[in-house]
Formats: sequence, structure tokens, C-alpha cells
Amino acid sequence: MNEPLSAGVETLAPLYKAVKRSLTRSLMRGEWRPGAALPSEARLAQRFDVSIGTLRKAVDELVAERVLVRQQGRGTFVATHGANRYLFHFFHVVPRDGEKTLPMLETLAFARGTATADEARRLGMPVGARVIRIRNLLRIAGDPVIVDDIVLSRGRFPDLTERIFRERDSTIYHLYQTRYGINVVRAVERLRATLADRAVAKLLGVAAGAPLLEINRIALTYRDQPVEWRRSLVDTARHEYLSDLGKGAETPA
Amino acid sequence: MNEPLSAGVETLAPLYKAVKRSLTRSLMRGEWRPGAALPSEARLAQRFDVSIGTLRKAVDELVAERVLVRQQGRGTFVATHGANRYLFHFFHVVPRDGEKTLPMLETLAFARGTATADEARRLGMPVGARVIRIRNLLRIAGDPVIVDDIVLSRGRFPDLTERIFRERDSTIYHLYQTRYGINVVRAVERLRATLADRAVAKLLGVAAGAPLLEINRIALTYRDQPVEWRRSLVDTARHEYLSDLGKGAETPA
DNA sequence: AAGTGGTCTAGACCACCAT
DNA sequence: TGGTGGTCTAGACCACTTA
Repeated sequence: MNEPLSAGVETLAPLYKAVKRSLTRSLMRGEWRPGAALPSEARLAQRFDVSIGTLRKAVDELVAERVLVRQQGRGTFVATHGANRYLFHFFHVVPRDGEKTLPMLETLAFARGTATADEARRLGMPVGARVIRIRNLLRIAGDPVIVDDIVLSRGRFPDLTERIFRERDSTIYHLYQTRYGINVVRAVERLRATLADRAVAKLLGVAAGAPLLEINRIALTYRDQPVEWRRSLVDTARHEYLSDLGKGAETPA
Repeated sequence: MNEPLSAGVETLAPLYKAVKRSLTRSLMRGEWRPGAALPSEARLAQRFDVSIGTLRKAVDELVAERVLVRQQGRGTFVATHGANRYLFHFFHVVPRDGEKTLPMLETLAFARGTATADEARRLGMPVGARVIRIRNLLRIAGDPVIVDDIVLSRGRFPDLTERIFRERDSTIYHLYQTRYGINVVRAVERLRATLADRAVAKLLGVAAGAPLLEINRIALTYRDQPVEWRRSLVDTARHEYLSDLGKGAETPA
């Protein structure tokens, strides 16, 4: 496993970038499972034959991207997709007054089909590729607020069945991560305003033609490979989409 | 100017945090003007009596927050509000097909008044405080796309007149920065869907009752002090709000 | 007590920019 | 050529966790 850093096609100029790349490759290979501890920084530095400072700089960036999690005194771990990570980084709908909470998810439909031109483009597959389409209703504090339509490539999720999807015990991304080894690392969302059609209006308990917030999300894994396309329709009568910008990282003070 | 780091009310545990705090204080005081170069890292390290590594770690965070800008071989500078920074970090409306471009701004109204309860809460002022209200129409590639309603405290912008506002030669935040020494560093946006009223519909060239994306933005300066409240109404027929999430920093590869 | 990450230091060398 | 930031190193010490 001691692959020399100069092995890759081309070594990135700064050494710590090469180390980061090598770490990412190991993560993609699944060398360390989600939730598992990496070797200590001292050991990793040895393995890559770099100083601890350089190793730390590589890990720093992966921590900033939330791929790894450091815990002082315990170790460095592969980030897992649980309720917390979902709430903090992948779910931006908040009550207009009150605290953000985890939505309850009810699966309304699960169907197989072939990719439309739109779906193919967004997921980087050929038109006609085999896909799965899932519709969910999300309730916040009991109220129906969001209708989600998810599209997945059957190539990436070969044996995914409605039963497996329904009977997962945590978030959807946790299912992707644990069962399919697909680690959602980033998401790009495009928002617009639209009007509720009759079916969605009924689900959300609003009038047909009510204004809804439409979120088109592409979820990405390592190297920005698209994994999931999700269209969310949100009733923003009592909820909002929160976008906090201009912060590089946490940096509280 | 050699204020000891232990001077502040309480010194933050890590040394580099104290250095960062001290740098921020200097920026708030205007010790270095926007666009000006800071002393070299070696000199700053001397001044704070810390190692270069520690000094760099403090500057790293301010660079990540886009308060400072490093240029190899030239120096470290106080970030200025120009077209680029605005486009990249404070303007998220993009054409659905095509490149993001700088909008053209037309000022429709400029009026003085006193703060409503809503305005007072959002800007952290007492109800009835004196405010300025400005309405602008933004065109992208010639088409009217956004109506902006801006609310400012007259306390922060004492001598701001319609003429000064109209005759500025760059972005609005550049005006705040250069004329009032107020550096917008961060923004929090809350989005919802709404319907166009008659006045806005006419401005945007859509039907009354057309769906619009409503963006409520609070612009903040150092220490998260609110500076500006802006409500934008966006016609998302041919444009979208882009939200890129999950990246800690740039980290291209 | 042993092992982990977090901070801090001091110094070398490189890449880039101005002159 | 001299000054700037960018990278890399080696090592000391601290804070925290676990056993």
C-alpha cells in the first residue's frame, strides 16, 4: 500500500497536494471505511515520507471539505452521513421562526425507467440509461413542507429496491455511503420560484398555483462525479432556504 | 501601535486566534486602507512577537474569510469591493444558460424614513431609528430581472444622498467601503417563493401574480454587525440562484 | 501512562514580483 | 537583486481521550 507519491499520472506541484490526492485515492478505494479511524498523523507522514506539517496541511483541506473529521485525543475519521451532517451541510430549509429540525420522510413512489435527455445531462450518463425515480414527502414538525423527486443511475445503485430504500435506518446519503460505498461530498443547488401543480399542491396542503421554491440539487462524490439529482418543491409559507455566505470556514470569532 | 496581545479583555486560548483578533481590530480601526498592503509577514510576526508560522495561520483565516488577499511576490492586501468580489461572493443570480455577468443597476427611488419593527429587528436598531430606503432595478444582459429594496441606517451612513448613491463609480459595497469605512464581509440570505405584485410585475415585465424568488439578505461587517438589509425579487424564468455547498474553501483538485 | 491531534517555533529553500 | 508570500522540515510542548 506504500505507493510512492510520484506514482500518479502527474504529481501536483506542491507536495501536500500530492499527499491529499493520495489520501483521496485511498478513500475512493475504501481503504478506510466510513466512521473508521485513519492511521495517526505521525504514521501517515511516515508512510508518505513527508513531514507531519505537510501531512497535516493535506488533512486540513480534507477536513475543510468535510471528508475527514478530526477529534483531538482520539484520531482522524472518515466522515459519516448521519443526521447531524445532513442537517448542517445538506439541508437548508429552516422554519421562519424556530429551530432547524430533521424532517420526517415518507416515500410516495419508487419506479424504474430510462433517462430523459435532461436526466442524462445532469447525471452525466447517456440518454436512455437505466434510472430509478423516487418521490418523497418531507414533514417538518408534522407539517408537509417539501416534495422531493430523486433520480439515480441504476448503474451506481445496482440492487437498490424500494424495500431497501424504505427500510434504511438513517439518512439517504448514509444508505448510499454504507451500502454502495458512494460518499456524497458536495452538492450544487440551483433555486427558482415556481407554481404548485395540482398533485403537489394536494400533497403540501396548499392551493394549486401557490408559489413554491424549486431546488434542483446535484449531489457529487469525490472528483465531482455526479451521484444524484434531486428536485425539491418547498412550501415557503412558514419555512425558508438559508444560505450563509462569505465564510471561508467556521472561524467563530 | 505595538499593543501587546495580552491586552484585550480576554486573550483567546490559541495564540494565532489572538493575533487574528488583533489584526481584525487594526482593520476595523482602518489602520490599513482597503486595497493597501499590510506589512510583510516577517514584520507582522515581529510586531506581535510570534513566529511566522503562527502569524501565517492567523492571516490564513482572514484570507479564507476574504477579508485579506495574498499575492505571492507582492504582499498581503486588504480586500476591496470591486466587480469581481461582488460577482463571486455576493451575487448568486446566474442565467440558466450562459455565463454570470455583472448586472446593470438603475435607481428608481431614494427616500428617508424611520425604521419599522421589522427593519429595526433585522438591522439591530431601535424602532423608529432613522433609515434610508432605496429601490433599484437590475438588468442582466439588458433584461430586467431583479428588483432590489435596500434599507440602511442613517446612523451608519450619515451624509448619504441620492446624488452620492447614484454617482458612485463602482459597486454599492465599494461605496460603503470607501466613503463610510464600512467593510461588508459576509452576508446571510433567506430565500422563499412569492408572487409578483402589480408594481414589481410591471418593472420586471411579467404578469401580476407570476412566481418570483424573494431573497432577504443581511449584509454584515466585522464581528457580524449588520449593515444593510436588502430584499431582492427575482424573475427566475431565465435565471437561477446558485448555491454551491460542501466546499470548505476553494481547493480545486 | 500512552497515544492522539493542536499549537508554536526556527529555519531553509523556492516561486514570484518589482526594480 | 532584494523583498514578498508559499512550501517543507524537525522538533518541542500542550490538551485531550482512553484505558
